Amino acid sequence: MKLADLLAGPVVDAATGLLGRRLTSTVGGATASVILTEVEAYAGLDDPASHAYRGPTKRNDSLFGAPGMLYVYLSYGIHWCMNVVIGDEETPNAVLLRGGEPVEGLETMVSRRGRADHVADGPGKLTQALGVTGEDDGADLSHGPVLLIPGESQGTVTSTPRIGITKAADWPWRFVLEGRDG
DNA sequence: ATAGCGATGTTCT
DNA sequence: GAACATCGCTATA
Repeated sequence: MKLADLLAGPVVDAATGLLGRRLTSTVGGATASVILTEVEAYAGLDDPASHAYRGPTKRNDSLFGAPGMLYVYLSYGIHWCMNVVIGDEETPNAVLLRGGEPVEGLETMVSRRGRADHVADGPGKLTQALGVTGEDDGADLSHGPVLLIPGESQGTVTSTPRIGITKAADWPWRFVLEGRDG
């Protein structure tokens, strides 16, 4: 399925379809890429765990934007986390990017992370490795500096409950590429 | 390998 | 004032 159609469609389809795709960052002039290996779906107004569940706020403004935008927020006051906005302005759905496998610019990512292991295997780690911050909130993933590369997804997808949430925690909306969840 | 826990500050009630 | 879509350190195995 084409990337644009995927981003405009149902959020679970988008989440599974994003797995195995390449995400490239040119933030700060250095190029760094990962293959997405772990994501979670958040179904906006229908999902108690979604940041958009209670309607628009200052923070979640990007969720009410066009598909393919970035929604970046600060988690626990410390870590940036990035989502791909799914669906049109009336459906504030999103796919949280929770992890990736480095495939380009490993040195850049290791430098940003300050360590050579666990470079991008977590939502906060992924944004740090790619240099993504609140500055990128609302950016368009089809025009960079953070790019979602068109192409077909790949690999076998496994679903598990979502992690680190208290509301609707049992929904099996965390998706990982088989054998590459950590 | 897994488990417990403190740090940290923004957002929302 | 409470909650929070996390991380890295430490201890134990």
